Amino acid sequence: MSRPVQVLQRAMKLLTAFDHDHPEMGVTELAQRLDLHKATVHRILFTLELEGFVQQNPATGKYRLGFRLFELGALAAEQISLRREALPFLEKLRDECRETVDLAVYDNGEMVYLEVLESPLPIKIAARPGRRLPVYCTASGKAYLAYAGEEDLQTVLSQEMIPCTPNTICDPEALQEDLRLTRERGYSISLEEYEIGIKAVAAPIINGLSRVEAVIAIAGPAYRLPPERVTELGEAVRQTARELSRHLGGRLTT
Amino acid sequence: MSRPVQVLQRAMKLLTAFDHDHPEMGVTELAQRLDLHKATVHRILFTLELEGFVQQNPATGKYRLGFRLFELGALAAEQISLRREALPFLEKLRDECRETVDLAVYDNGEMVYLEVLESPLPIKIAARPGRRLPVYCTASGKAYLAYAGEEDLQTVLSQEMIPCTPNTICDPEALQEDLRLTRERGYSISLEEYEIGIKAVAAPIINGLSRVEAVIAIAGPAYRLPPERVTELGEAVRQTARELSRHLGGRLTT
DNA sequence: ATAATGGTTTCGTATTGTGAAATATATCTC
DNA sequence: GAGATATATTTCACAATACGAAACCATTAT
Repeated sequence: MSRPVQVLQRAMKLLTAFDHDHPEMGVTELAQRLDLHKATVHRILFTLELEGFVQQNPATGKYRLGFRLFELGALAAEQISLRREALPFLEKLRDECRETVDLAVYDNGEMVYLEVLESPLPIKIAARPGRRLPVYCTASGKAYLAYAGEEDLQTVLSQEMIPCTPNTICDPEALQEDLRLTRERGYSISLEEYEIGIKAVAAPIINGLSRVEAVIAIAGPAYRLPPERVTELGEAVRQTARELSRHLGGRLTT
Repeated sequence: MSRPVQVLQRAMKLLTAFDHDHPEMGVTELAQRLDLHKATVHRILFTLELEGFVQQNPATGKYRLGFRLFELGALAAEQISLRREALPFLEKLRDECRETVDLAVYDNGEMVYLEVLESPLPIKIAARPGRRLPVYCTASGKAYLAYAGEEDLQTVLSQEMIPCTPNTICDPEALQEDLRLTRERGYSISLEEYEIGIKAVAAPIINGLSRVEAVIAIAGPAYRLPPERVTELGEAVRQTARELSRHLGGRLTT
């Protein structure tokens, strides 16, 4: 097997070092995070900037992701056929329940939002495509785990589950029981486990090979979601996920 | 000045070779487009794939943009503060006029959609963030040119304007006159110049340094936009662009 | 005024990326 | 089914590049 291009890997790791907690970083900070020499980091940034992949804030000297990545990301998003096919289902669900609806996939131990349709109400759960969230304490993550392969499940259970709120389920056995209940009712529930004030329900999209392709979730402010409303939304998201699964069942998507 | 990293530039040009007309390409095709050796292209693709920047379709052997670019693009989009600040204005305008509304910027001789809010009506103009469109025959482009610097204007006028429809204005003097009328009424008009069946109006967002930061456009199917409706929408987009310009005027955005 | 910190540049050289050539795989034609 | 064609993948000698140590520059803090 051929050897990967070292400086290319370094550059990609550099780009991936930016996240929404660190949208801007300087040469020295990036060098420290990536364990690279400042001269190397500077040379990579200089080249990325020439092609518009990063841009330097002249006032601070720090760098951020550039316009070319916005464009490539938009093109990459267009090609996620699951997103495209799911959109009408998400729109219908959002219009019916008037809460924030999202589509997420599992990736490297976390859930990543592929699409978010926010509630039309003034008070709503804000989320963004591309954002990552933990698996063990979110409705999306639990809907995934309940139907995931044993390997993904053991990966999560073998790692320390850090409490996000006092309601976070951190005991592996309690989580397994929660996942059993999820399978029983066909949708997961997160009651202020990931963030105080937010409740959510989610259901899996199963593809033609009986694998969890993605999950659909509904999230809302806790005060607007008494138990009977949670049940209603759970049934709605289960129904939508089932319809989308059926819609996708005839063909596999990437 | 330091010398850019050659293989990094090559990799970025490779990624930028993908567009919505060419979402998937193989090693040989990319080598031809980029004038690089197949072994070089293969090595770059192999490395990009390791980090998730591209993925190979096992069925066809061709490559497409990968999930990491989707994520980076989403993060890059989040940081375009103009997009964020403009969104409420775009939403209000779209809800009022019930046609597709978009925000675009000028980049390298073309307009690029930053944000698109599609009409809620069943028949609507579909557009996508990240897409590019010509300057001389779109409402967005003409709104930009009317207020752009002389350099951008001469760049466009000195290049051949290829007709997109029988209505495309290709004569430099006729275009200049059209731009004069645009400045006079405060918004541009494109009557099926870019695509048969589509009419659009657009107005510039002027920042605190009196430069055109972006443009807002409204686009709709021609049959739904008789002349008096075009005038209404023109006034509406002009008003929204002015409000946004004022909103942004106190601070420069990147 | 000096020190500390972060960004930028230089340049000798070790390491890497290159591409010519070969091999492997898949598809097409007869 | 054999041979031809096209594309993808791999190998390896070596030329060219990327590297990082050191120095320099600019800004901020003391």
